[in-house]
Amino acid sequence: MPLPLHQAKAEFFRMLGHPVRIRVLELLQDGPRPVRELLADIGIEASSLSAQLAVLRRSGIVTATRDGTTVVYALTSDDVAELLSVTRKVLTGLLAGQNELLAMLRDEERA
Amino acid sequence: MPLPLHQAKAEFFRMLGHPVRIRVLELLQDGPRPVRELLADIGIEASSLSAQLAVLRRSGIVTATRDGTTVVYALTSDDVAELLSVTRKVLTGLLAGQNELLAMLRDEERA
DNA sequence: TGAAGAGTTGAAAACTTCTTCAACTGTACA
DNA sequence: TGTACAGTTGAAGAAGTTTTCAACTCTTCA
Repeated sequence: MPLPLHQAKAEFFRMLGHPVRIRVLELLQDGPRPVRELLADIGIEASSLSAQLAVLRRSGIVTATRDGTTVVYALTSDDVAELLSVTRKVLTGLLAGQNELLAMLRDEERA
Repeated sequence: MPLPLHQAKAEFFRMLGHPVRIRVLELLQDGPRPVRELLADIGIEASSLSAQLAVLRRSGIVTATRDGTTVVYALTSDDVAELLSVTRKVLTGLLAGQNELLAMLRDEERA
């Protein structure tokens, strides 16, 4: 029941709440990657990606290490894969539920 | 690699990104609850709770059913418990990592 | 040393989210 | 019918987030 713990959980989810950050975490599941590659895969402004990477770094979910002029990012925990997998499962259920509603609306229309 | 899917995942996490909403989901894990009880447990303004419940409803992760003058909320999916459980695991790792840094700072101080 | 490339950061503007307060809807019960 | 209670909603202001652009740091290599 401690409020600060709910606060921490909420911050964690907010940290995940951006399409580019999700994309980065998914790419890092296959192993560490230099910024250059993330940039090529995602295709947004470098400074915008940098800002999102900074959010991930601050949370501790990824680490950045410099190797010459390139910076390599990596996940700090293997559990991230599991988190994304469970998320897919829950999301599948939610979207299925929404499509059911859509189908019901369609049926009303036909009546 | 579809962008709209990352968008959907990000929206899902943003939906979870509020302490009151996390609290509500945790309370609903033990079964459906009337607003009155949620209100008593959480202890915020009724209108503020209502706004957060509306966010959860809109996402489809909970349902609201009216029974007389009371409205009862329930989870739509059992998988939410698993999601929260994996989150606890990842968060445990992150916070442990931060405490390690804290410990290192303390050690530097002593040197 | 200095020029070039990789990545990061700061500031301003656009956008989103949260809280509060007042007004509203729906149900029960006298 | 009308009063009271439970819960929701809308609007306005405050606070936080994201994007863009320019400027900056760090490393390499001539």
